[in-house]
Amino acid sequence: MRLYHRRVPELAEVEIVRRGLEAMAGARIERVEVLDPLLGDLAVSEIEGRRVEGAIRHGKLFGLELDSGKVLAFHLRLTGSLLRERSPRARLRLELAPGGPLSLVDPRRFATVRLEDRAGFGSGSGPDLLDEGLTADLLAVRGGRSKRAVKAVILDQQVLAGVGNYMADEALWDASLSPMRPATSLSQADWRLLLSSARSVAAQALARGGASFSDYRRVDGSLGEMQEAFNCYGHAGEPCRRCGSTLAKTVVSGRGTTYCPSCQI
DNA sequence: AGGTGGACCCGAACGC
DNA sequence: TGCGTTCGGGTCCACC
Repeated sequence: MRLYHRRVPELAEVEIVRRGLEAMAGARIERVEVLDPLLGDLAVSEIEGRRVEGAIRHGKLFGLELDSGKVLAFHLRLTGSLLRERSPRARLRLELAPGGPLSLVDPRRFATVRLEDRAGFGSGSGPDLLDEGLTADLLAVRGGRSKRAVKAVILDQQVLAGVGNYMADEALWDASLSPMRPATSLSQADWRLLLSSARSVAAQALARGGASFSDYRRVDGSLGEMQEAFNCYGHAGEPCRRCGSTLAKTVVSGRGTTYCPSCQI
């Protein structure tokens, strides 16, 4: 199996990686090679020899739980991917037994790796989108008091963890909500709809991404499964699949944003 | 508080 | 063809 993705990893892509890592529970980390100084100081001696107990995820952060009580936590940022192979381009390589090599490949070198306490894992961000304890009422309380654009609010990892640019655009499209709406203007019903839409996008991405995930695809290969399911992201200038109006592209809170000016209100 | 813009990177896409 | 330029994207940080 190849832990692989071609797009900026958001919640679903990270969850797929986590599932792949879960299979390594019970393996021992025999060796750690830090090949890129940009990764900073990693306490290699606290990792080598430890046994992997499981794999966890919170938002876009995921990690290997070690038997020492620590978590080897990864954030893939823009271009990071984990490959179950010994890649010559790796920034970091682990050798697991059993399991073999695991390489962090990351052309733009933004990904981060840290060793942290289990209790601290994910504590820097809000509830995960898929956390069962996250209700629409709670989301409304956490995000609904802000005058910021609702897209900026759902992208804010402190408010809600896991949503990235494509999920935000797709969820807002699905909920027929304008990305520019001040979060304060959303009703309870709007928040319920938005949370449900975001979860639906995540579920669909998991299903589609899971399908493309186990196969190797060329980087310049044709469309992946999830991309085919996008209703607005990447479709600026095309007709809206709901109302037929032309999808517009703009910038909201510094992020490229595609939406339907007619039916997202 | 929140927005804005720069920084971090480098592959890809684009322009000439 | 080949060179140069621009852009993007998650997050943080400095600055209004």
